[in-house]
Amino acid sequence: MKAKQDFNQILRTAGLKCTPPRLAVLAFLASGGHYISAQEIHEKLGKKKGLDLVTVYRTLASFEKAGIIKRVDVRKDAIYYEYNEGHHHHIICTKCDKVAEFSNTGDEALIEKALKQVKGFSSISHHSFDLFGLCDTCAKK
Amino acid sequence: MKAKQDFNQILRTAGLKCTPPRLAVLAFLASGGHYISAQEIHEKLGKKKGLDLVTVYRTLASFEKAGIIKRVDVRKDAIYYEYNEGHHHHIICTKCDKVAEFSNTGDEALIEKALKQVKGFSSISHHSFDLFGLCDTCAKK
DNA sequence: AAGTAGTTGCAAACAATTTGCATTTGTATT
DNA sequence: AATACAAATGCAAATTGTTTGCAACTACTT
Repeated sequence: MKAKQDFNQILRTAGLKCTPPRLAVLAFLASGGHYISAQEIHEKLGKKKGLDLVTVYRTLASFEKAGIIKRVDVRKDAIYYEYNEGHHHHIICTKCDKVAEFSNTGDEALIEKALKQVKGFSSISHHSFDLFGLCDTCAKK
Repeated sequence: MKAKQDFNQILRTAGLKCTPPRLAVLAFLASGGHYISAQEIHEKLGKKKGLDLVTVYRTLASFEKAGIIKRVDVRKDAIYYEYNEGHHHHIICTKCDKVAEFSNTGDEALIEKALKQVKGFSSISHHSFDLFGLCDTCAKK
């Protein structure tokens, strides 16, 4: 668990003002672990604390631009984000939405390989590598 | 370029009736090359031929279920699809949306590696592996 | 040629996200 | 500590992408 100081620091460094909504959202994202949408954050934080959904949207947008969080390409109807620490990928069950994470796959090597194959691109800022299938539980049915 | 016969065949095989809207959309997708959204298809086909946007949505949904097209996880506000032939991936310019394709990266090996790392999953039906960065033209600016 | 299930178009409903604007609040400055 | 200003918030309303309900229509079977 991180100290309040750290969160203030993160926001300051990103050039964002330290406001209650932002600190709340940031602390939540940092502790949560899994990816989450604006509406879900509002569900969990907003209802009680009077935090507006619109503010959550704007907060997430500014966090993303600052690199504090990153978008996850899940195949859902909404935009999902996750706290940006430790590069990893997902395996997602297409039936029950269960998620497992993995990393250390050597995808950097693949990117090199890809760059050699195409012309017109020479640097990559980020990438997606997510797997979809049935989890063992759903596969049994 | 494919013959009309082929498209009829594809639809028949998928258990879908051969209707003008479907044939039009299918022919367009098969010739287009790049990924595209429902609204864009409607722009290009619907306006002139009186093809309804709703029909495009439904057509794409049925094509996806039949495996004729597949979803592409671009970071856009809409759902994008592409004709499902030849497994490949994308490099997308985050500024001008230019796209290059590549394949043959050996991502199957990565998937194997990933599956060993996680528990609870043992088969993968599809995956995303797309790169984002600036194309050379945009990088110069 | 007729029957039927599947398909289409139109209007309306929905859901996620964005925008406009007046009010409030951090934070730098005095 | 008080002030000033740009930035952030909340509320309402507008947008945008997608889905649903339903009556009319059409491809395909017999």
